[in-house]
Amino acid sequence: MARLKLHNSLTRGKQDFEPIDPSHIRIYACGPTVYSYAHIGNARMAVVFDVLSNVLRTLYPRVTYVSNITDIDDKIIAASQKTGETIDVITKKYADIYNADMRSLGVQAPDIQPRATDHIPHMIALIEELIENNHAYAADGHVLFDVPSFPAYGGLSGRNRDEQIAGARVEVASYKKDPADFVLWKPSTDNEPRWDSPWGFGRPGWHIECSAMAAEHLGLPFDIHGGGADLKFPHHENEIAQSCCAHGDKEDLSSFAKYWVHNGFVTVNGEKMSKSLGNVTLAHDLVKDHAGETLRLTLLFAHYRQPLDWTEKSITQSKKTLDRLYQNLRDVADVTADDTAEFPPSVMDALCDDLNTPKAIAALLALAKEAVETQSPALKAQIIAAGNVLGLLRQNPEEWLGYAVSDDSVDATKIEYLLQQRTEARTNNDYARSDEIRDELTAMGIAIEDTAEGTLWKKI
RNA sequence: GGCGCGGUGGCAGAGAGGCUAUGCAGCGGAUUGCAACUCCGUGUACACCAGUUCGACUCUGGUCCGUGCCUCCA
Repeated sequence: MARLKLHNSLTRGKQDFEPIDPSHIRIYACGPTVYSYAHIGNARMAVVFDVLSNVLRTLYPRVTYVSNITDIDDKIIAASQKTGETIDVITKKYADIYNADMRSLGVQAPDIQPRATDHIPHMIALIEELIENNHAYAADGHVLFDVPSFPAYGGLSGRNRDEQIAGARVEVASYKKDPADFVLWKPSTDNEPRWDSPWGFGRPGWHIECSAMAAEHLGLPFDIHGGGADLKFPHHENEIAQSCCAHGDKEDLSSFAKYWVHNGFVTVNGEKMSKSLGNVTLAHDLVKDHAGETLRLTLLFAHYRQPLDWTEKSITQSKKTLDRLYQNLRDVADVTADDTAEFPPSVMDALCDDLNTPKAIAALLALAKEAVETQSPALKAQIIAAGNVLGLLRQNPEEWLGYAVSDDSVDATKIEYLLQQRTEARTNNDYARSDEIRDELTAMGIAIEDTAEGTLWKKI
């Protein structure tokens, strides 16, 4: 069986994946902060880690994939103040929309989807531990992580402290002992969300929730920690600092998570898509206009660490590629899949090579072509199995291609009538009439195919 | 300023020290009344300049260009 290799941000290289416990793989990916709709960049992360967890599941007997919802954050508070909706309403609304949109993209729900606000006691306990270990200090109702107490700080993002402080746009609050210190806990006013704590009523800082939830649901150290590339600094760097200083080895950054996997950005016109730039394309809008599977393939068409430029053209191409695959599947409709066939090695090799989805898709296309040529039961099963891991080809080919229409968006009776008229015209060599009918059908959004067994129609 | 990533055929996008993915589009052909569907065939592409090598698109150094991070960000 192929050996999984992953690019580990911690070591900046591709390396063999050596599980901490081969009988149980544990993976955590930073999920969304729910104050607005997810954009396609957020979706990329969800799709990438969905595929990664699928790959792990085919390789190992047990996998626990945790991806959180952050439902306490200053941006949520700001959204609440702006819209007048309560925090609970906002976070529930956008968490539900996020999950629904991701489901449309074929993303399976993570095994565990913890919410930050369900883990305040865990965070407080973690902070207390850091204070006890002299890695954090309370000041002015805040608790701050003492960065100089952790000399290994900066190892993930590869920056040393002296360099980054010079010229960095760090606002140094008066209560900070060191400019790089970051907030673990901060005071809340009466109209902000607040929890009682040893340091007064307040709320957690941005990074502590992931440290607390990962430890709670996976235990330390765990195998893989993931997220978008922009989380590397400061979010993941700070998670490592908190977790290593509280529970792990202060010399060993991998004592929190062994492998760090970061997906690249989705860009628009070559520029990063981000909420702050305002050039976002929302997953929620895209799923209205395109099949989720098409969007998913578009995201998988580039290697996960490469930037991906989001264009209508790329969506069209994915759609056509899926059409081809479904067409191939339709061409082996009469073949009974041989479910004892092994997972296709060419696809697995590609996926095991640092999740090379473009290569895996190419391998899948080759398999599909071969399956049609050979009408092989084993190949058919392999296509379906590969599709499943990629989260593709889960639909009925007839329906995908429009040969079977389950809704009443077309008038089948009328189409059949017109086709009958056309067949008659053709029999009489009345091709003018025949073409006229075809034009009429085209105008109705119906394409026709003349085959030896008669004329087929499909919705386009 | 510091750290990082990338420049591959018309487009998208893998890959690799010599065996030149894949998809889409284009072109030619088969099939068709004409189409559509399908099938077959078809493209000396690796930013630039040096170097290493028998041989580099792939390694090394430099140049140019693009882009990302440096406490809002997937």
